[in-house]
Amino acid sequence: MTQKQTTLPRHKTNRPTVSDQVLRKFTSYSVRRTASVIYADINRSLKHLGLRMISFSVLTMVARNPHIRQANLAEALGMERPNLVAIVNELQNVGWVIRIPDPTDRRAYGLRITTAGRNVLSKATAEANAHEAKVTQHLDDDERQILIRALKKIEDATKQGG
Amino acid sequence: MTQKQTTLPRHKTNRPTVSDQVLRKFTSYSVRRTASVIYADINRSLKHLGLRMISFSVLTMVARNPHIRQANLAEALGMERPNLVAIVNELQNVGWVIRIPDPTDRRAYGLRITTAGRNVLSKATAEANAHEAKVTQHLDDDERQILIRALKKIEDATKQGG
DNA sequence: TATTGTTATACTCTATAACTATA
DNA sequence: TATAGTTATAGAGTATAACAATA
Repeated sequence: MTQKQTTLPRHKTNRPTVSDQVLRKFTSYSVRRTASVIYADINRSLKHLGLRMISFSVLTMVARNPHIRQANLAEALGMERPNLVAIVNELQNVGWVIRIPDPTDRRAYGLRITTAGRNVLSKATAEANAHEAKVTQHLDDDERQILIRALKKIEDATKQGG
Repeated sequence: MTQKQTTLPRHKTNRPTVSDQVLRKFTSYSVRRTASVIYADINRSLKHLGLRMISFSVLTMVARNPHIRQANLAEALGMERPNLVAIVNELQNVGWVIRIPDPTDRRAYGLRITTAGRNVLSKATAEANAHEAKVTQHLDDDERQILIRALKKIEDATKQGG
């Protein structure tokens, strides 16, 4: 290699590289670091469709569970009921989801995806699959499986251990 | 087993269980779900010491890298410089970290941990280790290793693929 | 001209209390 | 008395622009 270093600005070569390796051993730290970058990235990938990860999740769940109630949906997604309202409003306003009054309980609504909703969901799912392939490109099948299962185990252990 | 179901309130048995299994296949979703519960939990574990995960991370990094600059520290922790200011202020106000003017650069400060800082850090590290043991209690050593490495690979792939 | 630390600011995400209408 | 959906609100966390002092 020719000595490329001399072409770098002095302040770049002078800045020491600091590693967070010690903190990476803590699952809480590692998971959080990864979550923050991957979350920003999936949101960028979905933005052109008018979706974020959370609204994509809601749309997916509604498509798979016709007439699901908001309270039930919020619980499944691990979020608080009040925070779901704005997201469902958003999806309803663009015509991808509708609130259908529950005939047996006048307090409740059943959520349903519309044809237009299925349309964007199809595109969004393709986008999410491509994103998944990109971010896990350096993992083999074993690693992917273990990762997903380990995350679930950690979540469950964290919840029960309170 | 005797039929315990009849003792449960009717609204509990009537509420259907909705699964997010389809979404769990997306790393972005799984990582995020786990991050949110584990992050809240580690913060609860550290609260009695007057620390959060972020301030614990800062304290750990300062202890391991005496005279580190804030810009360098922020970069290592994957956060923006302005957001580090309040945290360092916090740690300095309670006397766990001090800002020492850099003799060679009057714009900069070198961060150093104090004796009191080392004291809480020691307790906090024990707390973090106990927390780690708790949340990963159902993982074997292979799973733990693969998890941490996979998360780093994903983070790197996400960053570069931008 | 670029960098360090800083201020101000805004936007997202998350959590809680409390309301209404029903059950 | 409890639940479904909602409103309002407050607290974290995160990101960007811009400033003064200095390199």
